[in-house]
Amino acid sequence: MPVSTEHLRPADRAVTELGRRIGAGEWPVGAKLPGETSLAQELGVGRSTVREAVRVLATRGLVRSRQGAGVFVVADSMPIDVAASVQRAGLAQVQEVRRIVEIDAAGLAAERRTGADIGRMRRALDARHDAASESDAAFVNADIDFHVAVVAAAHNSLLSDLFESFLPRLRAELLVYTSEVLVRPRGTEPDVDLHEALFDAIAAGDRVAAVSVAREHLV
Amino acid sequence: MPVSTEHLRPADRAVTELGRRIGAGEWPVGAKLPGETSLAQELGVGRSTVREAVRVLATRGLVRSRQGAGVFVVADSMPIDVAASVQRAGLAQVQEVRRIVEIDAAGLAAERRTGADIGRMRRALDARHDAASESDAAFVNADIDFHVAVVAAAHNSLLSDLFESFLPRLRAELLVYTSEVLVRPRGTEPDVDLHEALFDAIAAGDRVAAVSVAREHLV
DNA sequence: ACACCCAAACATGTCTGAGGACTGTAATGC
DNA sequence: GCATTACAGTCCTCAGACATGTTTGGGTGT
Repeated sequence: MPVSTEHLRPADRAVTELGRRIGAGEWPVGAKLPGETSLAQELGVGRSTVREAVRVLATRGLVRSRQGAGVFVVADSMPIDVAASVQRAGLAQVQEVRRIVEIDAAGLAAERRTGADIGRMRRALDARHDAASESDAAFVNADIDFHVAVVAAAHNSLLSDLFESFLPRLRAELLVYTSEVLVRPRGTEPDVDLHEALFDAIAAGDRVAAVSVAREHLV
Repeated sequence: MPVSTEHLRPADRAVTELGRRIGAGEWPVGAKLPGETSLAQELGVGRSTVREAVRVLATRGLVRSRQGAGVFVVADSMPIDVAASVQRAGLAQVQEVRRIVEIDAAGLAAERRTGADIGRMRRALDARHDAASESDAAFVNADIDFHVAVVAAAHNSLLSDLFESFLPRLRAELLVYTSEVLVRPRGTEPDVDLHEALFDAIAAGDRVAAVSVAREHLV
């Protein structure tokens, strides 16, 4: 069953609809799409909206537009772009997946961490402590460095890449949270106990404790 | 010497220029770009041209625009390509991540599944049963359809996209396993009990049971 | 003094109309 | 027959107006 597109804005609807039709073979590779005005009427949106949709599809590599000639299909499908999905997804969804990834990563890290991993996490925690007196952006970066180190200690490159694909969104979110919700005063270091507990559990190789702390941490 | 942008059209110039400034740190991650009208005047182009440029950057994952609020920088460089990472990663790593995703997805599905989700999963299971007498490829596809339906019932589009980005790899692996390791005779339907148990747990809304069955299933 | 409400200001989203720039094709002139 | 020209089709850009969503700050009631 296709995903409902009723609630999407016209531009996103147009992107979805055109992408679907191209994938369905309505316009095979090499074919020319109808003109902007025709598409606008057909999709029930304005011409500028069609233009934005076509530009998105061109950026994704599905079509190519040539001024004066038309818009031509150059591919009928594209691999799922997880990075784009991260952008598109709601904040709650990103948080949820991040939580899933990081909790399990903490458990794996407790089983697989090497001496080098422990050293990297320790240094990241120390840097986080030093960054407490810095700006919120610097502190958030130091905090993220630690979490990246934890996931890296799970020794699963796919898991690490997944986590790092969340980082842009995560960084923006954490920055807003730290500066606007938490209103962190300079010199303070939020959640230091939880971070130390997570480090201790992983360093000790205690999988159950690591998962437990991570689960508590990420609520 | 930087590439000349004199000959580019306004829209492409705007994309290049905005991307360059973001990469140069003029607007750090998390910052809000000036309004569309300001940018239009600053770049010497029309507002709709700025809009198309912003949409390209949003598609590339550099910015994210929120209606009424503004356009915000979410990354200062192109994000990681997860699809390539899936290809690059070892089979064990892909399996491990898939297991993490699907176990938690089963738990969420038990909490959030709608009547439509239950119907889709039921139909997928029936189709899996019917496909038992078909070729291994058809059976594997039917099996995957059920698992996709389970993840979809978690109602997290990012989670679904992640899972589906594993599918090409997963399909190839399952095919080899079914035909060469299991050597499934025509008409037999492996793991039917586990699949039914997973369906029952999710349909009943029993999160604990769903997670438990999924964990047992995916070893 | 505090919390709440709400209206105005602002920002992005969309539609429409107009004209410019480029392409491909048909008509024209030689 | 060939080169040139004219023209219609299409994308590209700009401008203005209105719609929709967010943020902010002042007023109000407690």
